[in-house]
Amino acid sequence: MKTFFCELEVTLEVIGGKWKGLVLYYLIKGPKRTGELKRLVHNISQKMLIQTLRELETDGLIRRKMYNQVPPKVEYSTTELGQSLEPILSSLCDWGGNYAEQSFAPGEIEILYLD
Amino acid sequence: MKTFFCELEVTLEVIGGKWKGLVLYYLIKGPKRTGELKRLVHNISQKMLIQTLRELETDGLIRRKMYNQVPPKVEYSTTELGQSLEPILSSLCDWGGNYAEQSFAPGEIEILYLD
DNA sequence: CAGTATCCCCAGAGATACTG
DNA sequence: CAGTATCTCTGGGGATACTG
Repeated sequence: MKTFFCELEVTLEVIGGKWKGLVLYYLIKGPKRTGELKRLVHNISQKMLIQTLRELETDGLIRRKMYNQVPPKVEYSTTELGQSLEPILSSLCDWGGNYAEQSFAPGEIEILYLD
Repeated sequence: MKTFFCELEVTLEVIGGKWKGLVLYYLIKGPKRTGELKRLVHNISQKMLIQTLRELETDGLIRRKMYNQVPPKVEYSTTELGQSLEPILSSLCDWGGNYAEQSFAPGEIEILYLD
């Protein structure tokens, strides 16, 4: 039996870590192919991308749709459960935007949007 | 100059990682002494607790108040900036609670509340 | 009690090459 | 294009001992 010491720990178990939040962030905006995600989630390696996707899929947050064709095509999308994180991730973004304005002088920080 | 590729990355830079969210979670409920935090944030080591507190302080999310007495007494509390994460952490908890109900059979998981 | 200083380890993550 | 398989390695993090 798995033991947690508050609900936040449960959440962090599912979307914590270095990449899960970011992958979800882009998938929540709409279905993406593997290559697109690789481009969007900057600096993620092939290995970590696939690994992250597998874990999110196992935990029921995303869905993997495979097209039987050559060359292969795979599309990832959020489940309802995954999509239910949209308001939270949205808030986290807003907070980060504010923080960037408040706590950095112009020129100390830049944000490059990829999508 | 630090470069980010979306606002979420900024947020994760500040409250990402293994412990920051949990430490904030408890501090948002009210000021705490070092020892209390050590007890509440289950399994955190002395080293990681102090390190986490220092980083949160540096980033302006918490405040450290030291009482000049023997034995030493130190109290940590949130700044306004830190407190502004309250609704988000709250949402993350709710989400985790729901997830625990939906995705685990009774007996597969337990949540022990420490405060 | 709060905090520092070390030593040490291993899982998470990077890099590269390969396959269907 | 999507994914697997290895190999490697770093630094996040754990354990312990010590100080004011």
